[in-house]
Amino acid sequence: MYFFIDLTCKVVLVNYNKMKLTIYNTLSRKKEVFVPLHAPNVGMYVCGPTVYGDGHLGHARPAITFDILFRFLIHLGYKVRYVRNITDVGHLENDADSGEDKIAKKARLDQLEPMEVVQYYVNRYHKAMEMLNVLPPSIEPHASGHIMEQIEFVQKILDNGFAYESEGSVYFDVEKYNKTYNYGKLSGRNVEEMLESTRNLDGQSDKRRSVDFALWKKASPEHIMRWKAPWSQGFPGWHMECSAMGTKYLGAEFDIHGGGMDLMFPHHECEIAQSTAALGKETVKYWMHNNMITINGQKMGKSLGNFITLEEFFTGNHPLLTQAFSPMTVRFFILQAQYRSTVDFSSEALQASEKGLSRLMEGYTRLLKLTSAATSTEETAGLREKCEEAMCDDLNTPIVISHLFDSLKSINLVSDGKATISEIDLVELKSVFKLFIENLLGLKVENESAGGNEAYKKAIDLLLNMRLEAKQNKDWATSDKIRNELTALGFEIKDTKDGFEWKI
RNA sequence: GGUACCUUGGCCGAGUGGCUAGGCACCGGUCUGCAAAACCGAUCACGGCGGUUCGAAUCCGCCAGGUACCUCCA
Repeated sequence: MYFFIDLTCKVVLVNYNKMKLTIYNTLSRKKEVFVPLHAPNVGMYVCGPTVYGDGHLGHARPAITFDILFRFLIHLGYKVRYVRNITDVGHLENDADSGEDKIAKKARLDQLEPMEVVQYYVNRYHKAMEMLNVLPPSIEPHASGHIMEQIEFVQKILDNGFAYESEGSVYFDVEKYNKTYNYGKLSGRNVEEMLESTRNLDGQSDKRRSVDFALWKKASPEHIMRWKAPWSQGFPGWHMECSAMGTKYLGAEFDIHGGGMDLMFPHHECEIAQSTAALGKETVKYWMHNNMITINGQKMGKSLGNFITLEEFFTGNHPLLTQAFSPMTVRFFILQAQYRSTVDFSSEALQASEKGLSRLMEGYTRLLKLTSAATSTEETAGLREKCEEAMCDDLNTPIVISHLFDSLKSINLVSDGKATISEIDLVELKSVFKLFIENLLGLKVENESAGGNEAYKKAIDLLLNMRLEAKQNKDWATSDKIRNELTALGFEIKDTKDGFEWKI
């Protein structure tokens, strides 16, 4: 047990001894105790978006999941370098040689410069992340800004004999690599079987085998995003950016690599192969993958066309949405499930989250106003430990939330005068709620009447004051008329002991 | 076809051998001129069949259903 002084100059008790973070490592398919390579420093790399379209609910999942991990690692006292990349080159429409770069295609369709497309969607992505209260990473490197590093990385793989050049392109030799190392260890794939089933090459490709993947591709004449390399004017393969940028900023070996489950193969598998082939050793210690968000039981994805963008959530402008949902509701919705489970989206589920979140935040606000008594009649001790234990168990945020809801009952009882709480318990409870709700889960009270101006608010107050007078005169007809009309306009009127409250 | 995973109450979603998470909805109550909101309380469960065990939602087997990856997808 230790004491320390927190930012608000209060003495806080923390039991560091019990805190042992365990995380599920996709490599071992087990939960493992997290031991950093170079404590107190922790290196973490997460695959960010390919910026050729608006972010959707699926993009929010890894961003929020690894935001929680980022926040928790900092809370545990680590010095974290969090790298989340922006893919703005090399991500092709498909694996065929004719596959068009996603950014370039969007630029062609919209008649824009590719970097104009990139900037536009990066800005929008940042805006959405900020609304979701996702902390910015320490470094956000662009693939297009690290072409030199990627060329050098390809050269290393060539020098080590695990790649070959063909018609100006460079491909990774999976079969050769697999003789020394294990291609498929992350996704559980068997190279022999893959070779068996794909041996019939059509002869159109420069690749020797279909399992081989591009490290560098020669640009076709119409391909506008191109750079000069020893092999050709071209561009790097999709998987190359993460190997090059990850090791550049976090070193040849680093702690955590995260991303969506759908990236496990081929993206992360290829990344492991590239880094191992170039550096001769495993780069990443813990691989973490968040599960998908589904819609009617099916994965929400661009290729399926069943995705809902974050902006559509925030505005409610989508046929499947019955209303707008605030960024915090979306965040809370995602945190109500453990990150390795699928979450099925529905308007009903979002509505449930919205109400639950609202109750939690109102309870938190109520807690801050509570006054203490001589003794506690409610048992509130142990909340910090229980929540920390849940976080340490592979970031089990739904359990953290359930503990907070349990304590909410005590808070409400005290607030109603049906129970009492001592000063020391109250200080602790406030501290724990602040820590978990604000700092770790990253939930914040949203400004309810954003955009409203003073005159408008005063007009509503005026109407409700007239209603109050009518009520005092027992003129129920008038008072109900005002209330009903305002309710019909979308206002929520609450009568309180001394007057009223309202919100939209 | 190959590989992996999943199936919990009206809905969402935790839980890896015994002590019925939690949220939302519904129901009952408190409060209120009546409501709303808020608060309190109660009910409802582990896909099917078999096995291991004193005891299984939890372990094993079979069956049924579903999803993901094997092209690009967070």
